[in-house]
Amino acid sequence: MSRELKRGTIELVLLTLLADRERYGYEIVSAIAEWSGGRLEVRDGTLYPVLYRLEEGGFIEPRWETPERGVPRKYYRITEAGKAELDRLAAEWREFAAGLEAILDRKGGA
Amino acid sequence: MSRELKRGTIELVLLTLLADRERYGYEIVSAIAEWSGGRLEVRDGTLYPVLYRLEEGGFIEPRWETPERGVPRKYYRITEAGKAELDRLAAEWREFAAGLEAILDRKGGA
DNA sequence: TGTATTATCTTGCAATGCAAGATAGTTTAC
DNA sequence: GTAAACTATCTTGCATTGCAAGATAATACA
Repeated sequence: MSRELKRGTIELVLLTLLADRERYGYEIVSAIAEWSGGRLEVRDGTLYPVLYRLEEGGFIEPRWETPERGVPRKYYRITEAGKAELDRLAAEWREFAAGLEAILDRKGGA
Repeated sequence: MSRELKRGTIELVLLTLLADRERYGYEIVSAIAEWSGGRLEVRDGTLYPVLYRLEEGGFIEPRWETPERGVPRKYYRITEAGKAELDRLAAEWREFAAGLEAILDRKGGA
């Protein structure tokens, strides 16, 4: 899948997944592939910087969990501001997708 | 509309418009707004570099027309390779949009 | 001991939309 | 006739961001 198409949509994807429930980064990578039916993939080198951006914006909050066995995990949960941002980004995406679909469907029809 | 969302879609938009009929750059700016129902806008500073990219790729071909009155216009028409590229980009977009919609629609449903 | 797996993090590159400005001919208003 | 507005193309440089590649570290398994 083209790298450029993903631009500006990863924050929307992350907020959607975190609105469902608390998750940690490594888990999100596989959740994106699963939720999208294998159509979308995001690498961890992409993911972590986006998580930091969302945290700086106050849209998500981290929480470390160190199990007795295993590598420590950093769980993120969405904030109220994050839910509002999610709504905003989802609406923006739908508006954009509708505009592009309108162009694709027209195909010289009028 | 977010700048980042447009990334990687402008070539698709241009090829779609040029598959309809021959057009010149300045005309395309308003055609995009019209075809998208006012949802999408592309500036001329964006447009021309994309046209050059498509020309270099052999997807469109230019033709100058100098009317007796008025500023010369550079018309572009799509090539056979351009039509194939259009099909490819449209399919890629639909796959991507379907993946994202699947995520948005799931919303923790399963 | 060595390899694989889980998990987080950083550096630097590549791609590209766009603001801003340049150029130039045409049309309209005063 | 001349100033302003419009049509039309083109260029420079910046900001954003996905990602490859690599680093680090703990655990599991052969």
